[in-house]
Amino acid sequence: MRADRLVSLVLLLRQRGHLTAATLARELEVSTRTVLRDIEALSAAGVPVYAERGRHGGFALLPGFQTELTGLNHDEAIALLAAGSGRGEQVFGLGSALASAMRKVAGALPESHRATASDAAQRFLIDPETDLLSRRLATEEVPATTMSEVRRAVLAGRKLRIHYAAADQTPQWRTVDPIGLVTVRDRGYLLATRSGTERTYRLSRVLAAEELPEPAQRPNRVDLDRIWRERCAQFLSGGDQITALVRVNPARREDLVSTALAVRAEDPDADGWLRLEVTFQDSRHAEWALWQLTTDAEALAPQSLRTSLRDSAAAIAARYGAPT
DNA sequence: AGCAACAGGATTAACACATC
DNA sequence: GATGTGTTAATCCTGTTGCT
Repeated sequence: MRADRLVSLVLLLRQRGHLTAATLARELEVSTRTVLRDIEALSAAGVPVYAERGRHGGFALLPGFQTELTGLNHDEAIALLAAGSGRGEQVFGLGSALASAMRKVAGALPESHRATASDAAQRFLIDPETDLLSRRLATEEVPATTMSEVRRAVLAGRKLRIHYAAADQTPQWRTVDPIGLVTVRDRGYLLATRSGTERTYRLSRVLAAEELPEPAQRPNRVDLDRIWRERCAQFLSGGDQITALVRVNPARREDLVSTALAVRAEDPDADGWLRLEVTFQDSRHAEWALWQLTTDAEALAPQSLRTSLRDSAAAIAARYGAPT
């Protein structure tokens, strides 16, 4: 534990140049006295750390002192920074370990690349809380060459030409201004603008991609998590989509979820069934999905959906009820 | 310009507590 | 008991500010 902290202390000083004992204590989550002891230990170990007393004082490393984190290339550093830039700090109680690791990764990069890598990392969002599609899908493969082209354009801030196959449409070439990349479980999305309009593209539907030399029109700083949440909310409330409150037999839950567009809430119901808030493409889609589940599901709301299902059932009963 | 008061920060010491 | 850490207090150093 202490050895880790000593390394973190050196890297903090290396990155930030000059820090007071109080600041170091806050960063390392120890008392200032412990920081002073650590400084003393580093000094005894030969690390050229020195103190400047008085106002504007603090601790610093002698210029030219270097630490090495070998075997880490630029792409690896970006990948690690991206992994640590999202909600990673909340995962498994490893917040301080992750923060320490991120300092080491950032510290390992050459001074000239550090800002670029940190800026690049904010263009990636890994496993946000919100998902566009809650249903489970098979892993979506994206050809390495396509992915590489998309990633390069996102990182370099250049326009991107993609051959995109939207659902039920003939694939078309489009030129977009990439903002960032988001992965959700097995799926990847490209957040971009096209002619100033916000767009979200499924990476698995990008058949080919080509980075263009022109710079993309995009803000210098982005909050990818916020943008993603906004687009999810927009998606879930848009078009002719309808959200139904459904009771379902747990044995058929996957069948329901696999046909739905999204599932927003899920709670156990009184008799062992599940109560789900499910979004469908439109009312016909909802009716079809619930029809497949026969008596293993019941739409509680909206009333129009219940009425449609009842009318369909009555029509079927009338058709087959009468003797031939 | 010179001086004193003040503020901010480092330094040192003593002691207590927790863990191994 | 050794080690690591936290708390408290006194002291020293240095830069800033205001006054003469």
